Amino acid sequence: MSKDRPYSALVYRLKTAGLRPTRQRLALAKLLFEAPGGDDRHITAEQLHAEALGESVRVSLATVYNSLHQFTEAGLLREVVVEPGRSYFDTNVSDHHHFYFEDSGELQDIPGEHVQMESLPAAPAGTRVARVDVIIRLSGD
Amino acid sequence: MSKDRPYSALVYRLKTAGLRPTRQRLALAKLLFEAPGGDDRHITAEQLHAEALGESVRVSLATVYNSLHQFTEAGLLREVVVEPGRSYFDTNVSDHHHFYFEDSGELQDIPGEHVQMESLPAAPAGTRVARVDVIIRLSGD
DNA sequence: ATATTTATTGGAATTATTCTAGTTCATTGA
DNA sequence: TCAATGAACTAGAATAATTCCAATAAATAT
Repeated sequence: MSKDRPYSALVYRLKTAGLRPTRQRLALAKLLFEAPGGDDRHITAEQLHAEALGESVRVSLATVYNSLHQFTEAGLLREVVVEPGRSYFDTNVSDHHHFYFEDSGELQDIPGEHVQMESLPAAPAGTRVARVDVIIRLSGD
Repeated sequence: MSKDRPYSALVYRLKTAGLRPTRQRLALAKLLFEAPGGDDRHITAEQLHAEALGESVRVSLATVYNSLHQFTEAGLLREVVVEPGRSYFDTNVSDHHHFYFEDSGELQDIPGEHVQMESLPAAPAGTRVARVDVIIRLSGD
């Protein structure tokens, strides 16, 4: 984590997650987690791919999809499905919910404390709660 | 609504919603709302299309999509997006939430009283809450 | 009854995503 | 250090869900 090895924190993060720190995964992780606002980004696979190309990081779209899913499995990202055919990846994996602006397609975090569930129903036998998604959909006045 | 005009309730329902009661829309509405469990069905466009064909109702897939969206706009259906590329239409439009079984892809209603939100955050200025989706995602034990 | 508007249709187009098979890379242990 | 090995990357093809399109048909209004 010293200054002269700028990637070592990310390397550690990936290794801990059981993922080889390849050039592509490191570059994508850097874009995801170390961009301004990296603890609260909402990005699609296409957007991340475009961003990578813009920074001259050569990575294929297939790898972007693979990496996003691997990061999600590893708990580094959270997937939020807002529309058929539109799925965001959120760098904030803490317990929180979302505003979705239907007009612009933008997704925004709502801090966890602001929405509380009362009496969550028990998961049916043989199942466990993988996650709870709350999306508050907003449209123009 | 008399017995000898079996479609008149549906005709009325469509007209009230501002939709012409065409042959296709009536047939689809019948499949959706008058099937056993018609007040609590979760169905995809492809499934409804297959069901229609199975009952020898000739209707194109494009019309099924159009009708589902029109019904949704009119408040007769509610759309629930569970995965990128998988969207259900729910015949229960009352205030309630869902269990989603990730393994089987099945969607199930949770009666409204069983989940209560405490302190919903206010909608940002210039917007209104179009709807609130709560999906409790379940996976195998 | 006819004109006008709206809906339906099959098929092509689009969009997001996943798959495939060949190539390149990261790791390991000699 | 260097080859061997398994994992990851790639471009492009394949798939899946959905939307678009222009021609035809049906429903309503005159």
